[in-house]
Amino acid sequence: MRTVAMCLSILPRCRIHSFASSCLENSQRHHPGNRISLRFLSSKTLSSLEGGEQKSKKWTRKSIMTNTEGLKGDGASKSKISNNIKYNLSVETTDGLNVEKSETRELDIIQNCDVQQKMIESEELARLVTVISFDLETSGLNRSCDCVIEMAMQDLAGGKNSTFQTLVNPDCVIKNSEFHGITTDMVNQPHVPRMKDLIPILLAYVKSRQKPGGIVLLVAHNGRNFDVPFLINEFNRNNFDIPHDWHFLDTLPLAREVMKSKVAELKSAKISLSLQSMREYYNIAPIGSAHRAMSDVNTLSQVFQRMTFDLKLPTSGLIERSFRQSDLVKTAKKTSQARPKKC
DNA sequence: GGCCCTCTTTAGGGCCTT
Repeated sequence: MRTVAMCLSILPRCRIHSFASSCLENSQRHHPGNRISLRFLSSKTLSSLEGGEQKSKKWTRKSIMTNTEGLKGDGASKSKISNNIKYNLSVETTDGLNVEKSETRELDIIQNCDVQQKMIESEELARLVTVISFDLETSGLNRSCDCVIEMAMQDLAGGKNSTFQTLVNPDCVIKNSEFHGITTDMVNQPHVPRMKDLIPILLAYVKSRQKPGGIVLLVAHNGRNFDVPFLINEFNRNNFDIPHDWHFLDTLPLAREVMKSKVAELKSAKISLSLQSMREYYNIAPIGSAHRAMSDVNTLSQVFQRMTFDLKLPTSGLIERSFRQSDLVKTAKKTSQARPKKC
């Protein structure tokens, strides 16, 4: 059996478990012959693995330590070296001055090691995660009654066939055409697919962009409350399941975070966090008509990359902020019990 | 609907998505 202890120390445990489960399931699917287990090592466990108890009890750390075994490439070896340095420096001294100096030096090196470790983590995670921005145009705002009428996706990695765009025939009259310009006549055409026909194509597109054994991170503005519930509803209506390795990220909280830190002088003022406002804030030129799916996806892709740069968010930070279908289902159950929905 | 903010928390208004 091959043991893989992954570098995920900065992720909350629930996210670690969720992400690790995805990776494990994917790895087993792609490499059925291999037996792989994931273990998260505490400092105590790692200490015992390294050959006994720590001699110094003066300094203790409760952070989750990581170790990397059996992974190919430079990243794995660097990770292990970093951990060794950390432990070798935990030496007890009796001279107060020396303690202070040693501690400072140790902290400096530990901080450097942590930065290195985070970079390695980010690189390894980036190899596993496919980031796809997406946007839906719908026949209204009610996720229970309204339907998706247009969909667009864009793999941020770019390359050939990195975008996906289509109108969707909802088999109903579109009453909000003034908002997006999509009319009933436009979607009521033989060549426009219905959602039940589109979902397999959508799944195939995402699969084609997915890295072997990796996960997909689908990004949308206000996705938690709009696009993702709409998408889930469409899948449910047509008896499809959202793939277990799909994670979702809402850029609205990121926009709030950016504006909080960048526009301190306007904290008390009303700041718009809409996608178009964020586009203007970053001086990104509009491409196509706003409120059409592909145009909004183009905008979102650029805004998203600018925001992650501003917030210094590595891939691990994105995973930390992501959510899955099951997270929304739990919330929806609570809500529906409290207030029955009406169309 | 969920989240955030404030003249709040025993609440209410506004934003964001179409």
